[in-house]
Amino acid sequence: MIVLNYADRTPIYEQIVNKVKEMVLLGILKPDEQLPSVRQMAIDLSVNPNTIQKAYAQLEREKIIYCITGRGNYISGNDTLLKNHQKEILEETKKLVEKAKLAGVSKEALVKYVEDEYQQYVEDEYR
Amino acid sequence: MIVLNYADRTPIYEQIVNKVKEMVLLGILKPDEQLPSVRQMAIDLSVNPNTIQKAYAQLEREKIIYCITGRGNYISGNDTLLKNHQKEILEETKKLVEKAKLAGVSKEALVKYVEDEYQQYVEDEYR
Amino acid sequence: MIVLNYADRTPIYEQIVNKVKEMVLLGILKPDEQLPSVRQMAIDLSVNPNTIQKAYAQLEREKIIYCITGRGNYISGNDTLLKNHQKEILEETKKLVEKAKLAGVSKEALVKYVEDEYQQYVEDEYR
Amino acid sequence: MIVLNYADRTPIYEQIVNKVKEMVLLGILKPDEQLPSVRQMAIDLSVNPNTIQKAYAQLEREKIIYCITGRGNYISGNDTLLKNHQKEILEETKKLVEKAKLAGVSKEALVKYVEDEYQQYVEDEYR
DNA sequence: GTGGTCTAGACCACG
DNA sequence: GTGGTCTAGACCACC
Repeated sequence: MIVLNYADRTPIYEQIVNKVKEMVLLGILKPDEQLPSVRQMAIDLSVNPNTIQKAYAQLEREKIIYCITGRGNYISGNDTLLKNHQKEILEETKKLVEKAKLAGVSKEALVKYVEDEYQQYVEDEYR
Repeated sequence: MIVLNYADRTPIYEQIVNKVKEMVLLGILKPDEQLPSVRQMAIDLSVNPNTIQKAYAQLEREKIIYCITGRGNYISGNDTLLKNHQKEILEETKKLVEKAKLAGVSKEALVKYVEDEYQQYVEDEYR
Repeated sequence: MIVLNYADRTPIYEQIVNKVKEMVLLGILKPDEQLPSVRQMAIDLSVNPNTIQKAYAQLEREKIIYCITGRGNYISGNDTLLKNHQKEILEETKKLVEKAKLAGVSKEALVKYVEDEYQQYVEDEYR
Repeated sequence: MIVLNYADRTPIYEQIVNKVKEMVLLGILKPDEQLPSVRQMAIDLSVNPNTIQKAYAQLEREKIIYCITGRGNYISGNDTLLKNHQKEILEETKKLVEKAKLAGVSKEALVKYVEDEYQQYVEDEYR
């Protein structure tokens, strides 16, 4: 289900966190659905259980999952994730625009980039 | 001239690299202009000379400066920096759009974000 | 495995870089094979860990190895090294010919030099 | 007469040495011809007199020039330079072939490279 | 345990 | 004076 990229510099536990977030956003993981246990996932990904533990801990801190001791970890039903994600996007847009101006990219050019990329992703969906 | 942010987790030497790149892009540093010596900059920023050395080494690798041993470090005249920067922007736009779609942000909304931010920076210039 | 030449004025870290490249080209080091850790190699070669770090950093920059923090350094699978090496040879051939002409060495003489040396290396293989 | 390349890493004094050697090989500087004085050349090249002194010292060590104290520096008449140059070429050919074999370049390919480059230089002469 | 960054202090070649 | 390399020893994040 989750594929790790060892060549990538981002920490393993963060890759897991990101992947779970993505699956929640895409609706692959639904509220109150149970996640694999720490040990099971550690085996599945051939990774140290500590690493999974760290990933789950962070997901819990961000209220994306909730944990019932002795039972397991479950997807949280709230939509905080969506709002956080949108805030993040706003910030990143800010940084991107800052860079673009520095590089002499005009507003029109940048907007065109965005539109082109957007289009492409829409097409990808139907292919 | 350069202000370091110790709270930021990006390495000191990278902060320096980025700042120099920015100053080159903005035309503050011009081709064949001499940079402060490794030692001098180390004193200015209250940082170890090796750290400056590492920053300058990376800048040289990226052809943004050239160095004459026993003489000093100088800004390189080529415009590769600009081209690289523009490529980088394209890539980041791609990632941003990917995230936006995931978060259910419509194309129109994202384009509006970009335009708004862009406008703001233009206004900043004249204030 | 690696023997350093302290009499040689080429920096230690560069000697290491060259040796690793050579071993990759010769197929002694294979893709995804793990290199000794920074610390271990530092002990093996009786050299400071920072020196090894510098060598590994350069190898990573040249995409000859990739590194996973907290895990280790691994040989990269791409064949960019081979292509770069061939380009380098073309450039050096150019310089050599320039020198030869300057010294009044005829084309035939130079070609003979090359053929003789080549032959010798082939013989070396079978001895 | 001599153009220095400050961006190049090779020491200034060595660039001067090489240029003088080249001019001797090309017959631009002839036996017993007087070279500019240390001071004059230092002014011409906008360089520290020590640097010129070092270059001349090395040229004298290699018997390419001889110096009469209080009179000046003169081109040496012997042809040792030519022989040294040819020896050097032999050595470099050896190294080049070594590299070529490592990179899997066949004898035929390398010889072709050499012949092609040689041809080009001959054509350059007549253009 | 791993790699990554930084400091402190030293030596060298070059100008 | 300049940059370039190296050593020694420290701290951090990650696994």
